[in-house]
Amino acid sequence: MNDLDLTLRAALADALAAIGATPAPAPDSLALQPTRKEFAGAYTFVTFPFAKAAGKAPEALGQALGEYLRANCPAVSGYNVVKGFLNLEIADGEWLNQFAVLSSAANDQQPETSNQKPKVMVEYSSPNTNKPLHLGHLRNNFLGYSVAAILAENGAEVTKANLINDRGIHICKSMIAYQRFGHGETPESSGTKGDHLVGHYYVLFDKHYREEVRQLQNEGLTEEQAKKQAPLLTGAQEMLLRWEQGDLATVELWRRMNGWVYDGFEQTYKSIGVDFDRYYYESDTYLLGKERVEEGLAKGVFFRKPDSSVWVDLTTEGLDEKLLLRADGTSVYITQDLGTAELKYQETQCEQSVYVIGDEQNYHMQVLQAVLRKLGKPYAEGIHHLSYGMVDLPSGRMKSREGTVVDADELVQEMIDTARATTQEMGKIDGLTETEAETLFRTLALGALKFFLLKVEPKKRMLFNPAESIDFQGHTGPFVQYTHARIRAIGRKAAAGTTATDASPGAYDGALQPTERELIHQLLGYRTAVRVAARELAPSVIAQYAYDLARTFNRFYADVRVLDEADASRRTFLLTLCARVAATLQRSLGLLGITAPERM
RNA sequence: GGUUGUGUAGCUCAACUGGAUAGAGCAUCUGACUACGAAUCAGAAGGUUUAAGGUUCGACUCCUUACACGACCA
Repeated sequence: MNDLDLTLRAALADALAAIGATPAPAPDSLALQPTRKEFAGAYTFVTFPFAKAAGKAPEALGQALGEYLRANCPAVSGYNVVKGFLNLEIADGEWLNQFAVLSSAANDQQPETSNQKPKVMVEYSSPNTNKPLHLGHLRNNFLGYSVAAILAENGAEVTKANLINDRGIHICKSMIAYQRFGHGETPESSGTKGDHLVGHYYVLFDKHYREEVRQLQNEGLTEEQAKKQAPLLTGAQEMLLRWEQGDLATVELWRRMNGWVYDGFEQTYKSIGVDFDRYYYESDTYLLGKERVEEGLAKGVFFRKPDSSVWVDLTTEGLDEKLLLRADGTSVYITQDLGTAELKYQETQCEQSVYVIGDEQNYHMQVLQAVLRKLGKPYAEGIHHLSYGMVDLPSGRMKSREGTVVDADELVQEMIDTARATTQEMGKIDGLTETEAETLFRTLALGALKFFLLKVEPKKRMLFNPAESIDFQGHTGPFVQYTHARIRAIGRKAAAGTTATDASPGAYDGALQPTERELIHQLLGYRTAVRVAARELAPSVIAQYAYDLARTFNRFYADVRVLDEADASRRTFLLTLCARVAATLQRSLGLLGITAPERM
């Protein structure tokens, strides 16, 4: 929503009232849409819904409204009516006014919201400590980082959180495999990144475990028996028990291996440009969950079965009965999540809490919210599950068993190599130092990768085609980055030239080219795009916005020669327009976690 | 079996939440660098929006019922 929208809607409301529509609609209830490009005009008002109230046929109503607006609303310079569609043309002077407002410093900063910033927590990444990050995690990380940035841009105070799943049987599997086969090697001694090293032992566990199972089956056990009795597995289970009892040696090994993993994760996070304000560890929070269960029992919203396990009945919510605590008193997943939710709220008072988690957890998240409601938690309503679909490969789903998992570190490195090759082939790194060039390759690689993963609506399952993801042309991150770099080049040339004849900004009052109107129109839409993206938790909205803006600019670029412009005031206007587009592209890309290079 | 998500050009995705002749990119073909940067631009071709009904001035969008694929819950 911007001033021009408001002006037009207010004028339309007046017009409808003047015509005698009953009841007279409020300006808020009137919707404007962009005019299709085959018709003249910028904004279209659909008259069908108001025909009855106005007592006119849609087309006649359009005519009457158009006539009224042209007479009474200076912003409207002309109109045309096609069936029930009223297309409004905006005066060039009005576009220039709007652009002047947009360019003023006041508009540059935060949105309309005031001193009372809503507090939002965005939890994302949330890895297990038994394996390195892969392609699926990248979608999660990029979504989380981007949504956090978008919410902040929309006026929220955002805390980025990472909940690390650092306990449980899976860690013990890596640990026992390391004890058996590790010979005391470390990331340093092996030259392996910590998360990869630990992941390696998780794979080793699985390999030897299956070997043991087969052995036992050969000795006459059934498959089921063998799977339960294999020494590696029972060893891991015993280890988990020792861990829970606080056995020193076990805890020490656990600390040590998790430390390696965290170092590895930090490297990856740094490499892909994501970060966090807070870390939560399930080893810290799982006990807190049990307190919530006690609370629920005391309030009478949970119940205990004869075997002393604790349940909640969610059948009135359309869900099932759900186990909250096992008969032996140990916690299940949801128990920990109850504890974590409480802790988050206590620490930050966040009224909104976004969980970036894959769509296989949809049911789980519904249950979590329903249970928190039962407990009467004030933050229950503020829980939003940003649910995203899996990333598939052309060969199908990623399967660790089949070795088709795309490792995050490797993928990023491949993208960088491709960026290097492509850029060098095009001969584009002339003036750059070695380190500048390397920075650029990373910028482009991540730009391509992030844009590729973020341009798709989150809830949709998506296909990762390696060949397309490293494409730098068309509907891609580098396309937008290139457009930005191109504009900056104009700025540099203009600055290098003489400034003596330059007019003051805002002096131009002549006619505009169609692409110039379009650019201003799109620039005016930035806030709306951010608001929609924030509401829908959808970075894809921003990706689409940035791409559209870049595309319009490139059309403008092809038919308006900025630096050849003789008229000083028009030249200044065009330069300001270019600068504004560049700034908006940069800002939009920033919301996606993408850097806009000065040259490429 | 129950709940739920998805289904749009050969492929990957859009469609401002019910609006006009469903739009982009890739791939295919045709043009534009002695030019502010060709990682660009202009154009051609490509569609029964899975299917069948319904709601209304108007449906990719909403409602039924199928079908396909996925996820979760016994």
